[in-house]
Amino acid sequence: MAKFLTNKEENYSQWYNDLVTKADLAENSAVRGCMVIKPYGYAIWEKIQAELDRMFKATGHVNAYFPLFIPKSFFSREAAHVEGFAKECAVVTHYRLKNDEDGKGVIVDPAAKLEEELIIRPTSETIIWNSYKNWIQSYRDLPILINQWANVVRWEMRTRLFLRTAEFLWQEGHTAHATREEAVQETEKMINVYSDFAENYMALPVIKGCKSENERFAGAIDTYAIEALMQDGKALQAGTSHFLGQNFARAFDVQFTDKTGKLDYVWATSWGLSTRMIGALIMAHSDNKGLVLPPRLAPVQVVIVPIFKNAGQLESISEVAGNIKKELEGSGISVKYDDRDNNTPGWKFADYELKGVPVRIAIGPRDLENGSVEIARRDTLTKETISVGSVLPHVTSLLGDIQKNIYDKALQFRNEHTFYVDTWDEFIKKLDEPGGFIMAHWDGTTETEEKIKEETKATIRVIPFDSPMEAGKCVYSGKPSERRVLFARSY
RNA sequence: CGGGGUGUAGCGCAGCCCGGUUAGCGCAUCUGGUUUGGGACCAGAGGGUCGCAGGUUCGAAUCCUGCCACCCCGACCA
Repeated sequence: MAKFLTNKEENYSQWYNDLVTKADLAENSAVRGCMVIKPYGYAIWEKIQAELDRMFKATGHVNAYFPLFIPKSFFSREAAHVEGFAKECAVVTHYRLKNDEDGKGVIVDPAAKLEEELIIRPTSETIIWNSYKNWIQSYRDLPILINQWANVVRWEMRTRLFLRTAEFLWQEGHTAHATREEAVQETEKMINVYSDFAENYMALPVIKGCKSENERFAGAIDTYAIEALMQDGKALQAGTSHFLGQNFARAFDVQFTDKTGKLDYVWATSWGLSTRMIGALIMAHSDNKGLVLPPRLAPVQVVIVPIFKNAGQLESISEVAGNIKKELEGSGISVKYDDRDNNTPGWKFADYELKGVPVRIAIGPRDLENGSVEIARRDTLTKETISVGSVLPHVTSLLGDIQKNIYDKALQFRNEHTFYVDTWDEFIKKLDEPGGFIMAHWDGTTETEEKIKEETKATIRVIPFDSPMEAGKCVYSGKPSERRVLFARSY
């Protein structure tokens, strides 16, 4: 397993620090568990945003923005929803401060108490459906296919950078439909968009499936999720798509007149994907030298490092490098030319490996003479020398190779860590060593699910869509089961 | 909120058990020079209320008491 995952190795803090830190301002508990996303980490998020946004628009969605504050009364309209989130909400009770009378700083002005508290959104279903009420009268107003890029706050007891922070960035889609079928279709469509994104952009193989009742989103009829396996054998929920039925329409009284003139409640879906994905990239692909970014999400795809002894040499190299940069950029490849003279080439090599830049080109005096460049790939750490003229076709195909290779590696890892078990003994053994995904029969009861969780900390991640029907016996209770489900310890 | 651990320079740490020079090391920073094909080297410099408050003592980073913060493990969860 990569060193960084142990969290204690000397390099860990150094390179992780390039991406993110715990909030520097965390002098007190108010911002405990929040993160500052540093420029390089944010650049990765911007790539994720750009690709997802493109995919959302291609499937007919538009962006909008709703308020951060949700009146408490909105929040409590849907019973299951409030129960699911109540324990982790930040609540605004006042709107003003004043100078403390003893002259030491400021205090909350008791006169500025809000009549109704405001909840800082942990998710936006309630405030959005409160708006939809006014937007929808007829079937002609449907469907509404809206996405929002936003921050949300969930007051977690324990946080972990990127994977679980008190405040995180995400996108949340909220759609409204005239029929159940259409809403179900939307739910499926979006989980497919997510798995497409995970596999083709993040190079992260995922299992698509349905959550058990126990793990379902608070207020949903059905929750679909994609689950990925991290290098430490734990599962990570990478995206969710919920079929909300008419629950929120009922809670907010959103009815429409259908073609036959009959009144009915609107059907809803919601779906989300967060900055946790950056954590997924780190946990799934990194090695001992640092981050390994899939080319399609790398802020810098190619870095050019000159090797020079004096200004004259640098000038000649810069000319060659400049041409290569222009040529690659002309083909839509992002290139950084690092001609700083305050670090040695060796230092730069190590630094860009730490940052996960997929391709590195080194040009030195030797290359000038031979009309060549040295080209290195991050995923395999191998190097070769090619002619200047062949850089563009070479790099183009190399980026494709790397993207595929990172995915294949992750897939192979997952295959080697997926176990079909039929006995409780085996279940426990495989879960502990080596850990990973366990495909096992389950009797379908919440009771069994919870007992398994209690005894092993493993939960049902999903009931995979492609898990075939096959008669079997529950691995825990021995009662009959009709298909295998995916168990794992998770983040 | 329970169990464990840690607070010493921007970062990482040693020193504490057994109190006693001017609190030290690595990285980073700054200056000058030599370097540059895998994290360069030499010389010099700057940077500290030793988490906070009290106590013991001639003397406290070190011992005692209280408090605070952070980390790890649980309960909670995307």
